[in-house]
Order: sequence, then structure tokens, then C-alpha cells
Amino acid sequence: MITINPSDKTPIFEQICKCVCRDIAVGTLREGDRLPSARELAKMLTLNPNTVAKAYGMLERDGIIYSVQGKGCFVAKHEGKANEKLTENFRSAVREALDAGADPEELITVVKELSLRYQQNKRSE
Amino acid sequence: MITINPSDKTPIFEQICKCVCRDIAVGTLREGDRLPSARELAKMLTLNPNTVAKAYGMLERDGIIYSVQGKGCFVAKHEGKANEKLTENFRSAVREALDAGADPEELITVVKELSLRYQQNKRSE
Amino acid sequence: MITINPSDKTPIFEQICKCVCRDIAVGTLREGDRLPSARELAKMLTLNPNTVAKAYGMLERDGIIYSVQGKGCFVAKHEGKANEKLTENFRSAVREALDAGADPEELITVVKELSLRYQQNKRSE
Amino acid sequence: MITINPSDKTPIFEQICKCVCRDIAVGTLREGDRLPSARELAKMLTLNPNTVAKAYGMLERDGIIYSVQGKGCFVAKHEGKANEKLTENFRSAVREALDAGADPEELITVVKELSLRYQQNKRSE
DNA sequence: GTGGTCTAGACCACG
DNA sequence: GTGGTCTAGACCACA
Repeated sequence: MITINPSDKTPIFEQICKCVCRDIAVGTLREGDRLPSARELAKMLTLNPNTVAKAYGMLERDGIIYSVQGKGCFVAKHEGKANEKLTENFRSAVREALDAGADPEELITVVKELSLRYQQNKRSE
Repeated sequence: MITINPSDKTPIFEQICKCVCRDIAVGTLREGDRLPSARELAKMLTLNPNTVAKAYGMLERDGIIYSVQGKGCFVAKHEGKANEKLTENFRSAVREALDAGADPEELITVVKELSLRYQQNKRSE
Repeated sequence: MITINPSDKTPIFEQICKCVCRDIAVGTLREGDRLPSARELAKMLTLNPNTVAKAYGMLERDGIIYSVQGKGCFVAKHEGKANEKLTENFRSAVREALDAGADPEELITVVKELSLRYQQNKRSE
Repeated sequence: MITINPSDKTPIFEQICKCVCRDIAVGTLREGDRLPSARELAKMLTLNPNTVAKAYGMLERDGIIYSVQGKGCFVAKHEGKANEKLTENFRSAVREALDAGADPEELITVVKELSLRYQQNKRSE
């Protein structure tokens, strides 16, 4: 499922990319699965088709999906690329925090705290 | 010390905010200390005074500093606000990673690995 | 409707904020409604776009509206925030009066007297 | 007692005026009482003497105090002037709130709520 | 001198 | 087209 939060400051095309990557990492999307066409998705989410096209273009450039003329876009062999892309964001956030002078122990505490809270949310759903 | 990297794509005013927060978190700046005036800092960094004023304005709205007409800007009681602001991006990155199904242990491993590498870079400087 | 009184000494951007808050509180603006673009409004009021942008920025930081890149600004879920912001000055005036030893009954009498006079003015317009 | 809050946005000279008016209204200062000299007060509060002088000038202009060359400043016959000045602030706040579309009943509720809270604070002191 | 506000005009990313 | 950022230069009130 691709969901967009318009009030989120991250560009919409990037939100789409992340959703697709996440679905691949989680297993909701598997190798060879067909993504909704750009037009289709744009209509579903009431977005500008160009925005969806841009997102698909980024994903294709990164080798996460591939497009077939006249047929649509499909999930490529992942080889962990989608996962890499996701953790890369995390890695850069860690680097940024360290540059800002954060204590490694403090970061680990934050991870533990948030993952605990996350699991509780999941359980209560 | 406040340093700016113009080639960094994060807005200049935000870079200033982070520098101030870091200095407060580290203890270089303490409650009641006076920050350089907007014009002074602008001259030092060859920026427009408005840019610095915007940064100071953000910090004031976040309760990290307070401004006094005709006197200057001063750091407020921290209560960890500066520290929170620094790890804010990190926290959202953690949430994103968890949403993508990342294993908390895996994230902690990444933090440990990167902080180790970071300390080595620091030592070799 | 947003109207500006240039001879009023309260900053223009604040006047804009109050107008928007009032329109939300009254119900003229509702959740999800789009505000005029900063440039558009600036042209209508013959102001500098930056002034409007500043007002919109304040409203966004207060969670009263949210901005979307390339689309515009929209009113957020209110939860009474707009109303609170409107009576904010009033609340501090009440606190001040109490500090000065004013009798609560006396203050209420003043409110009643002035609101009566206000309604008469309104009727005679 | 005159106390100054530097982080408060109201100008310092105005804070001084309000303190004096409040002390007169409450009865701490009475007709003929001598106020500390501008220099003295400036030293006590670590303020610029000009700031205190400005405040005293405003109070004298309003007929709340009078100055005697070489002797100092003294509290004038009040005739409720100090009280008027204080409630005038309240009145203008009420007018502003009404202009913003506030409901009179709502304002009265706010007064009741805040005065209740104020009395509780007083009791617990 | 300080911060606060406003204007004018520019560039960018997003949609 | 939109909002976001930055620069340049101006005026004001406060201290």
C-alpha cells in the first residue's frame, strides 16, 4: 500500500519511493510484481502524474524496479537494494547525529526506546 | 564556534541553529551566555543579517534562546531542548527504519559501527 | 476576508495571522480549505510576498495551517488552536489585572459593559 | 518591589511603569512616598539609567508621580489614575478580543478560570 | 549598538 | 504555478 501524507515536508515523489522500498523490504511486493501504472496511481492518490513518473524514474534508476514499454513497471530482483536504500537513510542520520556531537550510547538508548514503543503500538493495533 | 558549509544543501539558517544547539549541548554555551549579535555573526560568516536573524528567531520560538531588544540574544534554561532538537532527525529516521521492518538489533549494530568509524576519523585528524 | 490596517502599529504579519485565526474560529475557513497563495494575497493587499510568507510561517509553526510545496497552504485540524491564539493576549491582560489586585467581578463588569457597547456599534453600522 | 523580566517582550521601561502602578494600586506605595532615584534603581536592577529615566518620565507625564529637582520622585495623589492605567490595558485587550470575534461569554469564562487559578496560587504561596 | 519589521528582487525544488 | 531560502538595503523602537 502506498500512502501519502501531504503535510509531510518530504517531497511526495520521495514518499512514494520509500513506500515502494518498504513494501519490497517487508515482502508485500515481490520480484516480478507489477506496480500500478503512473496514471493509475496518480488517479488513486489524486496526484500529478508527473510526480508519480518521477518517483518511478528514481526507482528505476536505482535498479529497484524496471519498466517495460507498454506493459508497466515491475519489481526487479532485489538483492537487498531496497533494503540498502532504506538503511542508507538511517546511516546518514546516524552520521549527522554524530557530527552534531551526539553520544553513541544516547543514540542506542533512543533506538531501544523507539523500538519498544513501536512494538507496543503494533501489539495494540 | 559557528561554522557554515555553503555547499551543504541544508539551509544556512538551519546550520546555524544546529551549531548553537550543539554548543549548548556540549556546554560551550551556558544559560545566560550572550550570542554574537545577528549583524556581527553575519559579518563573521559573510551572510545576510536576515539569515542569522531567521536562525535566531527559530531558536527563540523553540525556547532555546531568548532575545532582548537592544541587548542581544541569550541562551535560555536548556532542559535538554537543544539536545532533543539535535536528535530530532535521528528519531524520525529510526521510526522510518522500524516502519520498514528493520530489526532494532540491526540498527544498534549500525550505530556502533558508524560511531566506531567516527571516533577513528576523529583520532586521525 | 483578510484586511490590513497599515496605520495600526501591530505588525502586518500579525494582523494577517489574526485574520486567518478569526476566520477559522468563526467557521469561514474550515479544515482542508486552501488559503490564497502568498504572492496572490500579497498582490491583493499590496504587500511584499515575504510579509505574507512570514505570517503563513507563523501559523504553520503554531499548527494552525500546513503548507505543501507547489500546492499552497491549507488549514489544519483546529482543535481550538486558532481560538486560543486569539484570546492569548486577553488571557495575559487578565493575569496582569489580577496581579494588580483587580477584583474578578470588576473585570467581568468591564467585559459586559464593553461587549454591550460593541454590539451597539455593530448594530448601528 | 520592582522586578524585571528580561525575556519578556514588553519594553523594560513599561515593565517599570506597570510595577509602580501596581504597587500604588495595591497600596504598597502611597501618596508622598519617595521612589528610588533613577541611578539607584538602575544599579539595583542592572539597567541602563536612561531606561529608568524614561519610565519615570512616562509616569510623571501621566501624573502618577512627580519629581522634585535634587530630591527625587514621589508618588502623587492617585485619584485612581494608577488604577485607571492598569485597567485601560485590560479594556483595550477586551476590545481587541471582541474585534477578533470572541464571544463575550467566552471571555467571562476565561476571567473566571484565571482568577480561580490565581487565588489557588496565592493560597499555596 | 541591538533586535524587529518591511520591501525588493533573486534562485531553487516541487508539482 | 507554489512555497522555501537568501540577499540587499531600509526604517523603527529599545537600551
